Amino acid sequence: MRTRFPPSPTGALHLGGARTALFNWLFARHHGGEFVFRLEDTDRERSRDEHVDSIMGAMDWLGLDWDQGPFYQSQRFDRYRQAIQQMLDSGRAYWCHCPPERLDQVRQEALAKGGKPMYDGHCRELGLGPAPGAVVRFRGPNSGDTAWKDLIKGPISFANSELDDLVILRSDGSPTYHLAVVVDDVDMGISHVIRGDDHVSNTPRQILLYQALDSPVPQFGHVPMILGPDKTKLSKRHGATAVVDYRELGYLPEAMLNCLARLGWSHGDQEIFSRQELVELFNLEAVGRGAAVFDVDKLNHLNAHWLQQADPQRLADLLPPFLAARGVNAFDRATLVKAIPEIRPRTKTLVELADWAEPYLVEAPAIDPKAGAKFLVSANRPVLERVRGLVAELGVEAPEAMEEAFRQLAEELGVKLGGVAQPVRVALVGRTASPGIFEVLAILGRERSLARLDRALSAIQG
RNA sequence: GUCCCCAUCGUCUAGCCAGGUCCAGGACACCGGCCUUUCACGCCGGCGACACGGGUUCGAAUCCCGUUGGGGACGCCA
Repeated sequence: MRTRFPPSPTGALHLGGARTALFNWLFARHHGGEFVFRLEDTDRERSRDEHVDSIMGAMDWLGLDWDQGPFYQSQRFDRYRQAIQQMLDSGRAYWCHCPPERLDQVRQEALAKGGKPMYDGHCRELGLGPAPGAVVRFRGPNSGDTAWKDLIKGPISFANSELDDLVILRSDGSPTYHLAVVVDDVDMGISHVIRGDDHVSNTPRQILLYQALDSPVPQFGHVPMILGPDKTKLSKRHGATAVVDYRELGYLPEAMLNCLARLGWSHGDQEIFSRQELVELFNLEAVGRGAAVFDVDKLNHLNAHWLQQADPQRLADLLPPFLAARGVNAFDRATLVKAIPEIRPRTKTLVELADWAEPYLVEAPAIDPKAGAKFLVSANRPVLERVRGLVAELGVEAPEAMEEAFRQLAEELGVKLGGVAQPVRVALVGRTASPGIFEVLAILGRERSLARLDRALSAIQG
């Protein structure tokens, strides 16, 4: 049992492609089979090396490792030509000399007559040979049906009369997609072809090609498309559509995987799946047949969940680029690791985590103007002075004692606990929102806490 | 235009294949409350769907037909 993922390197790995890759990977891993990675770069015009790197980078980020490959179709042209020759010899293919203009005309006429714009088989029985500008076409049956039992959609059938004779060798001597995929899937022993919905109508023609090559036909499973919020095919105008975009937006690969898996596949009411659970539970039968709209809110929720599960050390490893984007380049890693468990319940992405971490990592955090104007005022001098004294006296290692002292202070000053905590909070981190005030003190430590309290005090004076 | 596919809350979906236990369950989002030193987290509650029309049946979200809507394909792109 062997699956494959064959993107064409003409752009970054999209969410749809990533999900297709994931399903193939999961299916192979679940059944203990193999997963093949191949690059369909027969279109030399649009294929680029940078896209190959980008796609492989995205696969790596998601942890979708392959057992064989990467294979490049551009390196297998000889094999394709051999297959085409085989079909020419057996009469399953023929040379066609029709110029593009005639093809256009034929299609126009067919369309006008209310039919499909198909090739009319003009050269089919002419017994032509190679010539400049000539192509090779597959000689398809013009009666009967081609059907298969789709692993996801069930029985599907096409009338062969709906299929025209497709080009398998271009006039420039390169093979076309249809021919290359089939030859590759045969040579690489692919048993299950799991791909996007948009390939359904390609399937009957490819099945015919397998038969013409006297090769076993694999099983097919067509997964529905991923749509944008407006229910049209997901594309750039919907915003971030590339997997790497989400890495930069601060999402964790395990969240992306979880999200992609649940987009079209389900296991009862379960929403949270680890990579391992996915491998154990994945099955094609539970993949839905309808298209699905991608919802960032759901990704946010999943990411928030996995962010809480992640090892703080690992998060600290992932954070530098996000901190650098905020201008924080040098900082004490130990402080960051200490802060992460406290700040992360308040965040959903690494971008937000970096935002919440910043006040603990810089020498003097910026004071939010509104917060400063409200809490760093002369009326709060006594509170800050008293708290400074408490921190100096008690340190930050005894939160119980500190809390008791805070409560006594609040009672003495006739305010609620918040009346004490808020000014201190703004003095310490420059914002009105933070983890519990005693946790903040613990993260900063005695000396830095005192320094910030002093700084706030002198700011009030000035 | 022709062919193919699809259709449950705003979104992802369970249920459908083996009709009744579904005046349809879960999750996200949204709204309200609780918790609370702030902000979150968490907990509780609320809002909210079987596209429409026929048929089969004692009984249909589940089976059949049609309609409508959506998507895809129709290339010397993949």
